[in-house]
Formats: sequence, C-alpha cells, structure tokens
Amino acid sequence: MATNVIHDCSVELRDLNLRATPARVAVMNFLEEAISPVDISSVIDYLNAGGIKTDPATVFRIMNALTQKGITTPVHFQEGKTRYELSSKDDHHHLICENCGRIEDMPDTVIPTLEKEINKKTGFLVKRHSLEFFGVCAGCRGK
Amino acid sequence: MATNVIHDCSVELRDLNLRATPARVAVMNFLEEAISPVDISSVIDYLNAGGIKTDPATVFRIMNALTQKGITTPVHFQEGKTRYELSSKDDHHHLICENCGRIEDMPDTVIPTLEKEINKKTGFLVKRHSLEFFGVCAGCRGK
DNA sequence: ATGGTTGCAAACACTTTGCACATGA
DNA sequence: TCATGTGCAAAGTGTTTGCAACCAT
Repeated sequence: MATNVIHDCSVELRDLNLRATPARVAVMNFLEEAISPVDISSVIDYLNAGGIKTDPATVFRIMNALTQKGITTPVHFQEGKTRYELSSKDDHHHLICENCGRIEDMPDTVIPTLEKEINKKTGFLVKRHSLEFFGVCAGCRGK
Repeated sequence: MATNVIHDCSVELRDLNLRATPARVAVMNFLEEAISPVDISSVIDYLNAGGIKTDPATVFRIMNALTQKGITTPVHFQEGKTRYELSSKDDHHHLICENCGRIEDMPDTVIPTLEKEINKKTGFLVKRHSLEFFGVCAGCRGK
C-alpha cells in the first residue's frame, strides 16, 4: 500500500552516472517536493533538517552536476543568487509577488509562437528563454 | 552647427536632485551611446578611458541612484552580475547569442497582452517582467 | 558654507576550487 | 579496490557600507 512515499531516486542518479549519496538523494527528494524553485540555502536547511550534515560547496557541486545532466534548470529572480527547479516541469513562467514572495507557476503557449516568429524575422535561433513576471499576487491585493 | 555632440546631461541630473559630477555625466553619456545593457566593469573602463578615475563602489552607487530615480533599468543575463540600460527605451526584450555574445533588441507587443491575461486568470497584477532569449544569432549560424 | 559625493578599505553574499580524506559500487 | 564525492579552507566575483575628505551648488 504505497501511498505518498517519495520514490527512491537512487536508480535515476545511477542512470546518470552519479553515485547515489545521501545528500544527492535528499536533494532530489527536495526538488520533487518543492512547489517553486529552490535556492542553495533552502537546500542546506532541508538537508540539515533530515540529519544530513553538508557543506555549501557540496550543494553547489550537486546542483551544478544535476544542471549539467539536464535534471535541473537554473532560474534567476534578480536576487543575486541562483535558484533551481526540475527541468521536467511543463513549459511555464513564474509570477513572483514582490510583497509576500509567493511564487506561482504560469503555464504558457505564447512564447513558443514568439520564438518561431523571432527566428523568421531575425534569423536568431532561440534555444532557451527566461521569463519572469514581478508584481503583486491576488492575496496581497486583498481580494 | 551642433552635430553629433552628445548632449550635456547636467541639467537632467540636477532635475533629479543629483549633483552633476563628472562621473555621473560620463555614465549618462555612456548609457546613451550604448547599444546594449552595460555592466559595471564596462562603465569603469569607459570612465577610465575618458580620464575619469573612479572606484567600483562609486559606480555601483551611481547605477543604484539612477535606477532608483527610474532612469536606468537593471537587466540580468544569468551571468551572476547586473547590467543596466536606459529605461526610456521602448518595450523590448533581448536576444543573447551564446556563441558571440551579441545582444539584439527585440521589440514586442505580445507580453502586454499576456500580462492582462494573467491578471484576468489569476488576479496577479504584473508590474514588470524580465524576458530574455538565449540562442544563436543569424551571423553565428553562418547565413 | 554645507550637504551630497567620492575614495578607500573593509565587509558581505554567492560561488568556485584545491586537496586530503571518505565512500558508493 | 578505486574512481567518485565530500568537507574544509581559501580564494574569486559582484556588491554594499562606514567614514573622512572633497566638491558641486
């Protein structure tokens, strides 16, 4: 009766030629639980809470490895630091509330069209994009 | 017979309650000449080339002041540093070539529509956005 | 004259790196 | 076993800040 058990990521890690160390498995779990892009310090907190002591350097190395393998995508919210999310999510953008910090996902189909248009008009081949919206969420607008 | 003379920004600066120091005037000139968002080190190089010796701290302070006054807008190209461009430019996005580093502007009208849609669907009020496209420019694609 | 600006040095935050030790396969 | 990972310390960027000296108004 497997219910909400977080599945074991060891196998996926090994498939990527990455050894399934406790820290890496925990990071994968955290990424799967996370509802918005995580930053390094939240990863460290999560690991510590799980009894896994670790060093920032290690976490940076883990995120870089996952990013290089295509598992995670770096995201930048103009904070002077990098956040990461699973690449497997559908194409979406972020709505970042400047009041409460809440981050909503925004599924979208407009951008792919725009990218084709760009290619046609300018010859520029778009490989990836970053699109974030900053503003005030419905909650903070008091309604 | 005033021709291509870069106009004197002293007045604008004073209108903003900013004293027209040599460094600030030069930064304004640089921003007006620049065809793409500038970073701090390029500003410093420009000032040095113009015989104005300055300190990074001062340049950061200048860019922060201009940004706070709404003159400049910070732009992030996922480089771990901030670039700045004049806010007065029309609404546009950037096409960043990952091969040669060239930056093209991309005028756009799709996003405002998308922002209205977001507001209607989610109640989130978009105040600003950041949209950059990364890829390969026509030149680098060899045609 | 005097308050806004700057230079300098120090401090911060984020991220990377070198190297010896530890560990997963 | 042994290549891969990790911890620790040090270093590298980008950015901010405190304070005395300076300068635009």
